[in-house]
Amino acid sequence: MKQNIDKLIREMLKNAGLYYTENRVSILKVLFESGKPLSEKKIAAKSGERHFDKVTIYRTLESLVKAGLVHKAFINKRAWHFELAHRCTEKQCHAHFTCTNCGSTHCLMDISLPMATTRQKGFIINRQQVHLEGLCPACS
Amino acid sequence: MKQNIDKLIREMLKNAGLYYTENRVSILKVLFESGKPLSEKKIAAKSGERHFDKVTIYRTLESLVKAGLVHKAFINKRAWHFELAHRCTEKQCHAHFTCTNCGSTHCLMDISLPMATTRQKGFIINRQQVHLEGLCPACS
DNA sequence: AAATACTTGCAACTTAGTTGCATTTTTATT
DNA sequence: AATAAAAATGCAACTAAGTTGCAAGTATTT
Repeated sequence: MKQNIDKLIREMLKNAGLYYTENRVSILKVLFESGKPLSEKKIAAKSGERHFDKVTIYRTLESLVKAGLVHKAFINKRAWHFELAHRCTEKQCHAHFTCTNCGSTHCLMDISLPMATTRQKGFIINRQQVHLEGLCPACS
Repeated sequence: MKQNIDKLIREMLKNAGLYYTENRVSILKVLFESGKPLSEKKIAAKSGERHFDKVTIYRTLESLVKAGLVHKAFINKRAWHFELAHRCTEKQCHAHFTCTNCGSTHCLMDISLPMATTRQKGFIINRQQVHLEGLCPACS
């Protein structure tokens, strides 16, 4: 299993035309394992032994976002949060849920809303993101 | 017209149980006139002669949000953006659109998506926000 | 193995937002 | 209208998040 992930990551980076570096591998692994959006701080904390500078992490995330492997998640937090792009479709990310009581965030994979359309002239909609607020299982 | 807004604002504050202060009036006016989400900086810039400290602006915005008169808008910008709550329904804010080319944001009032539902046990959804990306009229 | 292209870390910096406290303003009370 | 109580304001100092420039290191291509 661990080997599979290594192989998969190597493939992902190759296809994206990105160098195979320790930091990129580390970040992708962390994001794979987490399964939900993480901030730079949380990524750093989960990166194990090896310490990476925050500048490096931000720059690496930027390159991964640019390559389409990672998304900047759309959640109401002060710090940016990132997640793997593999559970989103071309035009729609999966929905995110934030608990107004405890502040936890969750990915809700079973929600699918139709794509929005507007009658206002000139707007071309390429991507739709949905955010939900309420009470999580632990708080409801 | 100007007098009407003053009166309206006085009423809004009274109903919300908030003191009628220069800064609150100023911020509400700016938000009324703008019609789209603004950051603290932009609010300060549009406040005319009178200079208000950023701390005051943040605290005032906080009180207005708490009272339900203003919403923290859900858009992908580094700084928080605020807008009047009067064009949102109880469960759904109007949709926001960000142009991936020029970065401008717009409120799209004619979009209405059904409320999301999840089969995952324990999640109570109280509020839904939609964000769209693409090209604005000026860039498309 | 060398050249090139890209990545990394450090220091210093900017921007966004917060906290504590002393002063001033608004509203309620007399 | 005067006063007391409650709340708003401004300032200084601070924290958190993210960025820039540059020198040194590592990955890939030849």
